[in-house]
Amino acid sequence: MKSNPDQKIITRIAPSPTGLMHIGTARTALFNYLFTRQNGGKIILRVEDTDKERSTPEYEKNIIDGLEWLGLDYDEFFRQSERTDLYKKYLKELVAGGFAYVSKEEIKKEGERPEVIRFKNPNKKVTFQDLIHGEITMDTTDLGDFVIAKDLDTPIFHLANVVDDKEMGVTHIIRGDDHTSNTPRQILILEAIGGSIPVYAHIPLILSPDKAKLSKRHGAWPVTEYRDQGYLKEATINFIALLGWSPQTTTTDGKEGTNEEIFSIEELLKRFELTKVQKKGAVFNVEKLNWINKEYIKKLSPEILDQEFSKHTAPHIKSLSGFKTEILEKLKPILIERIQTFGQLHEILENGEYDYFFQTPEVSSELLKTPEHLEKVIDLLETLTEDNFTVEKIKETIWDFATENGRGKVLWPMRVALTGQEKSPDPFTVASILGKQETLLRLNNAKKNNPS
RNA sequence: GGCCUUAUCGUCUAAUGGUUAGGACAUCACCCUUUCACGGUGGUAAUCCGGGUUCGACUCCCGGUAAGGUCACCA
Repeated sequence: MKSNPDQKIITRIAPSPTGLMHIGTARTALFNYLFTRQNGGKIILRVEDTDKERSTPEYEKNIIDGLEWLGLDYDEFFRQSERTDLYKKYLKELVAGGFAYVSKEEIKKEGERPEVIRFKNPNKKVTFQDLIHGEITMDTTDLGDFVIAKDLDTPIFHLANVVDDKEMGVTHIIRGDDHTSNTPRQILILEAIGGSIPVYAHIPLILSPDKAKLSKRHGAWPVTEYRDQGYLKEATINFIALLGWSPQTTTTDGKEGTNEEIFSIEELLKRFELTKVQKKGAVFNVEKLNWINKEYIKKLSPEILDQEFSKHTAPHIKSLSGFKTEILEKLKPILIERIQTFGQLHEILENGEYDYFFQTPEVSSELLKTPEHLEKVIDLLETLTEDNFTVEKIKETIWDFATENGRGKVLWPMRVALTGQEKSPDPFTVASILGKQETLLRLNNAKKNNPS
């Protein structure tokens, strides 16, 4: 388990740029990051782009952007497509040494070649240590002589991956569980090229609510999409860390269990234990992510909060008729209280839920129910100056009257007159945001149209 | 189907032979409140099944079952 003290830990994140970076890749990267930084090791980002047909620079950029957003830095960067000479050298040696051979093939699919390079399988049982699962043994016999390169210049995954792990001195391979069954054949290659066997840690996959492998259909967005949807990076990190890992119980009696849920990256660095990662796949639960994100929103500094708020409201300003900056500014705390992600700001602004703050609403007589108290409310509010038109003052002015005559009977028509809605923030708040002039205008309108 | 892996509330998990099986999200109820949201309090809810081992199994062993991964000239 513990590695050689004199041997520096070297890990790698090895994504292939054949699609947008998904949340599973992010979690694998996080676990690599946490484990390596805890041990003062070195992290390598290695772009595995040996599949020329499917790899693109755009996907590579997306992965790099995602890592950068999350703050998962690395020490070295490599691109496999730039290392073909190295793979070629190993391939030649393998063939020369009798570990691999050029094989004549029957072409079954379009694009297949008449000759490929296959690894000569010694057909034996391979056992390796896995930090999460323990010892795993597999018989490689049924693998046959598997393909390791299309030709001398075009290695495929297994070869390039293993050669690089050896060349880069990777000591710990932390990767997704989907690679578990690849491990024996990679060990076979590693033995053939004379590399030492690293320590493995296969972390379980992230599942969708129906327990299948997580896919886009289930709301599994690319990592950059979480960023764009207004999730905070701290919340995202926190959430994916908890997917499969939980902190060591701190209580001594074990009765309390652990009730800690919120972890900064610094705390994670202190507490994370790779060997405590769960063995089974974890279902991705957006609701919990949202809850965590909300917890982080609550803790946000006013500066960042303003920044995020502006960023996500700005696109709607021009399309909102009657828009006033002062009103949006006053609305801010109410909006913030309501959202779990900043992306929800877009929904609220788009569905017109709060349009009445900017435009005079239609008020239905029926909804007003008890308009007879409107007149007194107007009289009371008239006594307040424009400067005194605050939530506290308004409430103070109306409260006694409302209590005497039934709060519902007084406050309900007041809110409806101001908003035209059944649901809204409390009428004192609405009135203060609207200002004295607009409030009285709306109240008078409602009274005029609904004489009691 | 072969091989590998896994199995505690709906979900994420704690408890590594002795607990009334704990916490969190979600959910429900109540409180706060004119409504919504926020907040507060409380509740419902789990050890896959069958055999062992043991004074005693969530925990150890065996067998089922179920789920996931993998079996490419993808990674």
